[in-house]
Formats: sequence, C-alpha cells, structure tokens
Amino acid sequence: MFEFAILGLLHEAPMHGYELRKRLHELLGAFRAFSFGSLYPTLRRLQRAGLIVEEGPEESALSWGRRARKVYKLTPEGKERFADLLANAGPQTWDDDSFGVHLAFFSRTPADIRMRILEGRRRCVEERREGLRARLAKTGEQIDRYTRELHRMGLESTDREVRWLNELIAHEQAEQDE
Amino acid sequence: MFEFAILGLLHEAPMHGYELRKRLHELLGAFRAFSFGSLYPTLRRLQRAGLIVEEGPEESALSWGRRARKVYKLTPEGKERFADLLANAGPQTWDDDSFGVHLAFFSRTPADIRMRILEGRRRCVEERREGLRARLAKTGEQIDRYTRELHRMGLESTDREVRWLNELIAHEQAEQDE
DNA sequence: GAGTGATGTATCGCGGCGATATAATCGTGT
DNA sequence: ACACGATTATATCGCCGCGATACATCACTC
Repeated sequence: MFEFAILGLLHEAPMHGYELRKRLHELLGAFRAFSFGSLYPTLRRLQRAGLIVEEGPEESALSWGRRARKVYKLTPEGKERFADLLANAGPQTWDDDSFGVHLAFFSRTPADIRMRILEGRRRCVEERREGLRARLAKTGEQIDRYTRELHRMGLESTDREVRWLNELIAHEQAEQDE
Repeated sequence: MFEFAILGLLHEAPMHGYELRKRLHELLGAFRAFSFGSLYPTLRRLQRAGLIVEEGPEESALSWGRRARKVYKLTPEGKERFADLLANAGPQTWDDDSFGVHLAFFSRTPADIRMRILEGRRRCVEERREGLRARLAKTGEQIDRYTRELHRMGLESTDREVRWLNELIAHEQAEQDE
C-alpha cells in the first residue's frame, strides 16, 4: 500500500522522502497515517527493486543551500508496477485501507478500473453490513450495552459508506454517459 | 491490543485459541478483525510471560471426544496485567484501534477509567476533526475531486464519532449522578 | 547566543496480517 | 455405508508498517 502510494505520488514529480510523507499526509491524512518508520525502508525496497532511482546531485542543484536530501524519481519499471497494482487491484476486505489510497489516485486511473475498484469496495462493505445487521438482530438484547453500542456505530458507519459509494458510482456512470 | 483483548476475554472463562478468536469476532468484529496469524503467537507470548497457563487435560476432560485443544486460563499476574493496561490506557491516536477494544470491555472497567478513556478518545478525535476541517477550508477548490470526496467523508465520520462519544459520555455522567 | 521548532534521513524491535500447512471431526447427500 | 465439503483446531513463515529513538541542519526569535 505504501509502495503504491509512493509510486503514485512520484508520477507528479521527483521527490525526497520528507516531502513524500508531507504530500501523503495532505492526500491521505483523512483516513491513513504513514510513518517515517516505514517510509525510508520502503524507499530502500523500491530502489533495490529498480522501481525508483536516486537523482544525481546536479539535478537537485537548483534548490541549493539546502541540506542533504535524496531525491527519487520513477523508472519506467516503476510506472509499469503502478499500473499493474491498479489493474490487479485485488479482492478487498472491509478493514483494508487500500481503497482509500486507490481513491486518492483516481484522477490518474482509467475509468473502467475506477469502476471496478468502486464496485469491489461496495460489494465487500455491503457484505460486512449484512453480517453486522444479522449479528445485531440475532443477539438482540442479551449482549453488553457497550458492545451493542459499538456494533450499532459500526453498522451505521458501514451503512453510510455504502451510500457514499453509491453516490460515487452514480457520478461515475453519469460521467460515462455524457 | 491483542494481548489486552485476550486477557479480557479470559476473565469470562478459560478458553482455547479458536474459541477466543470466535468470541473476539463476536465482540469486536464490528470494527476489528483479528487473525490466527497473530492469535497463536500472542498466546505463546502470554504463556511465556506467565500471564496465562495451559489447563491440564483433566480439567478439559468434561468435553471429551473433542480433538486436541489447548485451553488457557488467566494467572493472577495476567489479571494484574489487564488492570495495568487499563489503568495506563495511554494517549491515543485517531487511527489507533485500542479505543474500540477498550470499549468492548467497559462492563469490566471501573467508572473513572471508563470516563478517562472516553474523554481521551474524544479529545484526539476532536483534534483530528479540526485538522481535517482546516485542511478542507484551506485547500478549497484547487484539489482533486476524489481527494476532496475522501476528505469530506473523513470529516463527516470524524464528526459523527465525536457526537457519538458525547452521547456515551453524557450517559456515563447520568449514571454517575443517579 | 541560546533555545525552540521545523526539516531531513535513518534504524530497531515488535505487533499483526495473509498465506499456507496439517489434521480431525461433523453434517449432508446419495 | 461412504464420500465430500465445511467447520473446528493449531501452527509457522515472511512481510509490512508503526512507534521510539537517534542525530544533524536550518530558520526564527528572545
């Protein structure tokens, strides 16, 4: 996921780690917090895999006076990898945060894949909603007040997410038709 | 967190791994999925730490005919540890799932600690809400449609959680007064 | 010129997950 | 009677991401 996010961001421009994290925070801070503790190891991993490369010092010379930074840019393999991850956007689980990250890069995502991701998400959130509904109905009054409150809240947010997804999907369809 | 949940559940009765996971699912399935991949290692860890012990076969003999299971029960140290974890319920972050797990064990939690946890959660969710609000206001129209949608949704759910927490807190106070 | 806070890179240990292996037992259909 | 799949049950492995921590530079202010 982090990998996907970094590759996605580097499509905009070459960046160094700290900046990546800042942009990531702006982009995804709404529902996901990325830490430095995974940022730098991930960058190393991507570099070793040949998906990103460190820019030579001459390129970053325009911002001189700055202290040591490592500016990374995408390689063709990196771009390919990003497209692959999008295309194979796997079966999701409700507690999987990949959906949000995908959404954040939707403007760079083909319409058909956008649709597949949206519908995949809706499907799994709907499943979850039915599961919660069933459990709430079954256990009825016998369970702990706090637990019930937790379930109630869970069901409500799941329901709201489904409705939200429906709106997003409708909007996509409207765009496609025009 | 898993540790806390397991210790909490074992207050009810001695249990084996699979059962623990099932109960955990009932209790916390609304917002958290625990996997076997952490369950068994965690049980081992707790056992090594002396917080739980494996019941002898004679005790589990009442359920005979069953296949190999390892039934664990709390030690006094385990109970102590649970109380400690509750008492020191640390500073939370919004994406931290400890709150939900704590809530699930509220009926076994002293009223003052309940209150501290609820208010701690409210505080950090409120902070997050203000952060989101500020960012949405600042960036205005210049950001990506999908990203804005993500932020909007994030803000909305955060706001809903704050209101929910307010209700819970009010209920606690009402109970305290009676 | 001291202190504070933001910028910047980096590592370490650990908790938790997904995939996977293995096996007994239960339920159901034929 | 038996076969087959679902459920019960324990366990390991590698990987991802986090929190804590360290350390250095720069900007700003008192």
